[in-house]
Amino acid sequence: MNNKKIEKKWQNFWDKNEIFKAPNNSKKEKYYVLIEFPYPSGAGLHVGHVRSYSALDAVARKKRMEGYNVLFPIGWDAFGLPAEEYAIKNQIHPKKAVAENIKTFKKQLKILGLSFDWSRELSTTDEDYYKWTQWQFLKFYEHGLAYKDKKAINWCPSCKIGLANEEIEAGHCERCGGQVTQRDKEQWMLKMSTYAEKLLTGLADTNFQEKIKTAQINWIGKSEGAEIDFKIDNSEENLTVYTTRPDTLFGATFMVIAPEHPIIKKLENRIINMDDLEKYRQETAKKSELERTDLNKDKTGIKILGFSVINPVNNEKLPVYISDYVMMNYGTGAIMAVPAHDERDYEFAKKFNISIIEVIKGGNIEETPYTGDGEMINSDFLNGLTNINESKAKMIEYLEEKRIGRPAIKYRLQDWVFSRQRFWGEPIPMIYCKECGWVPVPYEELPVTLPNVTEYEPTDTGESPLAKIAKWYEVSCPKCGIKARRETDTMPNWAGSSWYFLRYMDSDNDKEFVSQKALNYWGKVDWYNGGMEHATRHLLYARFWNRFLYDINLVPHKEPFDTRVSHGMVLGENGEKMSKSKGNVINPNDMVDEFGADALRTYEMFMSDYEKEVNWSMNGIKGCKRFLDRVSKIGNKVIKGSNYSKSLDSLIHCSIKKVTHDLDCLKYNTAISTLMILLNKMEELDNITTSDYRIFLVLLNPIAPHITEELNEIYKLGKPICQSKWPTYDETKLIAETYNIAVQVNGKLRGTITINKDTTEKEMVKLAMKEDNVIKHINGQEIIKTIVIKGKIVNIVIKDQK
RNA sequence: GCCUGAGUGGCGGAAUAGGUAGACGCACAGGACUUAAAAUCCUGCGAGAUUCAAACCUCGUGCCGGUUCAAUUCCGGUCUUAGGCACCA
Repeated sequence: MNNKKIEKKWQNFWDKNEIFKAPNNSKKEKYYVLIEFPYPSGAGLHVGHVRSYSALDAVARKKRMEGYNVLFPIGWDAFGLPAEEYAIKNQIHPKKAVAENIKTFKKQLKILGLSFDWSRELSTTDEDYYKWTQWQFLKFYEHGLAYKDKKAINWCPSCKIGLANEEIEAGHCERCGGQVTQRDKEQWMLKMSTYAEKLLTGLADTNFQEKIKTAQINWIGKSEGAEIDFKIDNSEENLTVYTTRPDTLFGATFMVIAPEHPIIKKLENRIINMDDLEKYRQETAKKSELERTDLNKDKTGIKILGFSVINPVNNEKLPVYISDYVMMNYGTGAIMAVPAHDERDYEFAKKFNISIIEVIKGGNIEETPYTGDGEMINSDFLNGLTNINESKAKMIEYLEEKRIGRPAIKYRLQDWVFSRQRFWGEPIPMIYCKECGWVPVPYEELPVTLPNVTEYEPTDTGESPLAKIAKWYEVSCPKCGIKARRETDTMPNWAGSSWYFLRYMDSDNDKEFVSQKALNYWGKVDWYNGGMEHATRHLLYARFWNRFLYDINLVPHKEPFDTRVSHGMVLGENGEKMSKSKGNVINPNDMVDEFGADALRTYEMFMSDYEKEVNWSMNGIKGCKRFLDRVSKIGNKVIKGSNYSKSLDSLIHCSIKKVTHDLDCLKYNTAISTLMILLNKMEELDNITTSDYRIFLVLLNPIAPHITEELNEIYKLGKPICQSKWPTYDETKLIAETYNIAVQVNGKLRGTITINKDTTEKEMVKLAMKEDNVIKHINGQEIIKTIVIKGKIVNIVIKDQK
């Protein structure tokens, strides 16, 4: 039988016997394995998908054999811009395009023999799915965490869409790579910033990889310092600054506020150069994020003529400037500038000829700012202190006592911009009424579905295409009944993926988003795999979403995911990212056709360290095919036998231990090499027993499930492997009867000796001394000591060293 | 600039409670089978010195130094590289 037939046969067997179905009412212990559900693009499945899916499939299969009730679900993250763009280009409804793509993807996944529980399949674009996404949005609204606000947001002019901070990479749109600009827009926002501390401390409850944790910690960006109030001269108004170095307050010689700071409007009639300030503000707004944050550009700014502020510790009058190096969206949008000890302030002070006061000894402030530690000077009650923590604490104590300042903690993490001006997303279930303001769509009226239209083009006005469909947006107010208007923005594509792992637990439920019973049984995701690019996007959003649900008692765990691993990318053979234009795309279908699904899976597990980026190699997959062919070939050496062959016994026990361990910590490459070693040994023998062969096939099964089942059946080795138990090993058999150890003289290898299981240390040394080469190197010199490491080496130390 | 990782043959990569560096696979070379090729099988394969050949010897895990009987593994320094953050106050 050829590969294709064998694969099809076993895929049907698994299906028919519902081997991978995970019942919700099982008495078994649960295990939840999750892959990031794919976006069903028109390009079809990528060999990169195959890598991570095969890996977690192996975990799922092994866990099942170990007796767990394993949930390994699959679905589709099908909202989003590419589907919409495809629809515009080809003039078909995104719904239709998505359905077609899903069909293709599904077919591709099926031929790989992945052990998904297809009965739980879902798509974020299904009405009975996004009904609950909308339902949860209303929960956010109900608890005051969703609000609409007009503010400057990131805007991608080429995608014609507002972006969340997480969707920007160094000033460029994450999707299209175009430069992001600022635009004042009314947007729905989710108050993620209030969850900064919870998201930070929650990381301790997870087993994420260090690099993922670090990425999130950096993104949340916690800093500790103080807020200090500066009085505005001849006014009751204050300007509050945030600083991490309150102890340098005596060195403050000016203040800088963001060009957008509201105090400017407030004191408009006192300001003489309002026109100049307004002009500067407009120029700043026009700048792209990239230009504004360019570190190399010269400092610019304008002095405000009309008011100044008073340094609360010494009553000095300080000038106030506006400059784009101060951001409105961080801290208080105002800083106290201490040019002697801050590079940016120093540069600004030099340019605008502002005085510089040294308050920390140690540098030469005539030449450069000094940012190191040192003794406090020119600072009244802080003088003489050398410990930063001490001087900070003393200053904060002083500020609090005088009620002009307080300790403060700031986070870089901002609220989540949640509106998108596009057609293909979940409609935000809100209605605007002139009398009642924003009114949520009543729960019983969900879902708010997308209309059937023919135009999905985005508009330049920054409105969603839905804003053109009066029939859809004209509704009556649920509260007072007068004519009102539906929100025409839709949710970002991150919405549906923020909770899909919960829906999998109970995907057919039409009464609740997921039942408490299912939540309590399945609990956290035990093992979650996805791309590194989601470390500060999807993974952060999903944690935030889940934590909110936890806080309102809808889910039982603070953190949704336990272990998170990320796979490395699979590049083309030339080391470049696979792309049609470069002609280096490897299509998984072609690989299955040519080598079979098992060989493809084996190669992708064997190709490299799982987390590392790796180049595709056609020779590599050939090698794995060769390996599987050899596995089939040794079948004709099988003789009946209920024990392992004597010469394989110890190696088999070692292999069980090693493969079990390696599959538990994603070391697939070494698991496979262990099996290759075992196979090489089996090939040397004239006969192998049915037990030898069976154990080999069982160990290989999670990686190459079809061929192993087939061989198991052909040689009548036992019941189907998928219905069998994972093997255990005997600790006492790990050491072979006889084995080799190394002999060293002064730590250098000089020979090996063969010993057996119960050779004593004394005998080992004796044997070692008999070796010709060892005798030669001892050369009659005095032996100081001998070191014996059990099972590894004998080292003879002689005096000879210089 | 700050925070994480990672540097081992021609290539992908093994081996870290310190203990035979290069497992396993690929590529390559030689041989067997074949009219021939493919496939398959066997042998070799870090660098260098020596030798008819081998044993044996020296060097070798980014670089410099340290601890140790013994260091890819531990410590100090340094370089390169990938990723995250960044006029963040």
